[in-house]
Amino acid sequence: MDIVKRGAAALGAIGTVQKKSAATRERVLDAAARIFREHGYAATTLNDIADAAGLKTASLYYHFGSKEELVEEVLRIGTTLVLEAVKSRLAQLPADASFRDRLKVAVHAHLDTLLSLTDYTSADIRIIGQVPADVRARVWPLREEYGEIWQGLLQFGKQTGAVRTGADLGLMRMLILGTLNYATEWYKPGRKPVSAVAEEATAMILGGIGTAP
Amino acid sequence: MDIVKRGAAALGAIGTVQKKSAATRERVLDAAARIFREHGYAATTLNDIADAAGLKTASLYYHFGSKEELVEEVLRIGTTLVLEAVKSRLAQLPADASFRDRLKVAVHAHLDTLLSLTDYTSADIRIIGQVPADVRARVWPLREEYGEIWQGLLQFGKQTGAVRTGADLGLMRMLILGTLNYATEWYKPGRKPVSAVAEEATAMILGGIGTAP
DNA sequence: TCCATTTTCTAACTAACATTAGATAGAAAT
DNA sequence: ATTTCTATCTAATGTTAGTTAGAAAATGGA
Repeated sequence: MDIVKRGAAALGAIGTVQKKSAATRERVLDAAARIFREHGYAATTLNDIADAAGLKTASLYYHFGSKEELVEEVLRIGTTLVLEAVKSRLAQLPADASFRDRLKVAVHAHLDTLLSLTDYTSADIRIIGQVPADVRARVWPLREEYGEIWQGLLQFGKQTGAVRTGADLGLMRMLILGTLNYATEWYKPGRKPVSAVAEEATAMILGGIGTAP
Repeated sequence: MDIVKRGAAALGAIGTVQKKSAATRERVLDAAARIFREHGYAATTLNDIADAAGLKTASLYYHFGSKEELVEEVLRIGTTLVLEAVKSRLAQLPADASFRDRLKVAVHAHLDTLLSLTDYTSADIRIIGQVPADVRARVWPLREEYGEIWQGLLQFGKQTGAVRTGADLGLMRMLILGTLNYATEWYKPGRKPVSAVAEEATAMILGGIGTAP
């Protein structure tokens, strides 16, 4: 399985032997994630997706009830992938890991997922603002769950004195996630490795860009 | 003129007496900026815009040659407004102003423009990734011009020793602008003033969220 | 007030798009 | 080999969206 296109299969692989419909469904989701990510929801036609998946448009309806159902699934996979990545990387740290180490790991996991491992998460972040409102409402709880991981991390930082006082943690969280998420708009593979971006982002988040005043 | 909807008029006001077509054109652009910002380019129909501007759809063609021409104008106005705001606020500083003060002013001007003064700039930032490629290519030079202001600011910071060494200024710039720009996705007026967001963003950019290690 | 110009409207067009229904082909089970 | 089920296709539908052309209404100047 192609690591760059981790997505549907990573979440729901039945085993080595896969039903034909599951394989096709995965192909469709992969194509959808990529094209939604590039062109947005509204400008992506079902024919674009079908072509990329090697089907005719109407065949998509065997696997998904509607365009909305398809995009909702892409969004769920996208959020789930980054949530699992960050959570699992954090869980691998020793129990006495510092806030700085935890933040570093979370930033790396987030950006790895977003910028190199999968189209789903970047599709999620790029199009969530423009999918139909009912779709967005349905996937919102999952996104909030992901936000809670970061909120918990910042809370830990505050309790251990590693995060400066006086700041609104909610606002801080939004700024941090914004810093990371906007990378989907400008990052181009090839010029710099994701790890370099993650390093610089971590440094900026933790210590800013300035020298001591 | 409504300050919240600064846009076309702010850039091209002829004087107190305005031709009818200029007034209508402005109404159309204002409506377009708002709706493109909310719904994206592809999901916004010309009928949505016409309704909001108080015209019938086909009348838009008297003022703009196409949907593409209309969105291109919105993008230009959006970028121009934030560019002028940041540049003019920086120009008002004393010649010996510190890097910290300059950065603070630039962040405030950027976020003021983006989050409260006009729909155009936030429309620009939210939809630039999804407009037709030829439109994006045509407005790209103007966006680069805006980026150069920030690059110059960071260069100044580096030269004066106010920006830590060893970092790639281009990457730093993208992360900073990303932090600011993503606020269009999450900021909701009413909960917190823009100035509070700008203060926190400035603090994070300059000194990070951490306490001294 | 009249007339030329400007601005908007109506009517129509074409292509595109999401979706449906039934037919067909492929795959699996017996 | 046959039957049943699964998966995809073809053909069609209805709606919508961007656009065009000409008619009608509004505006402004003399």
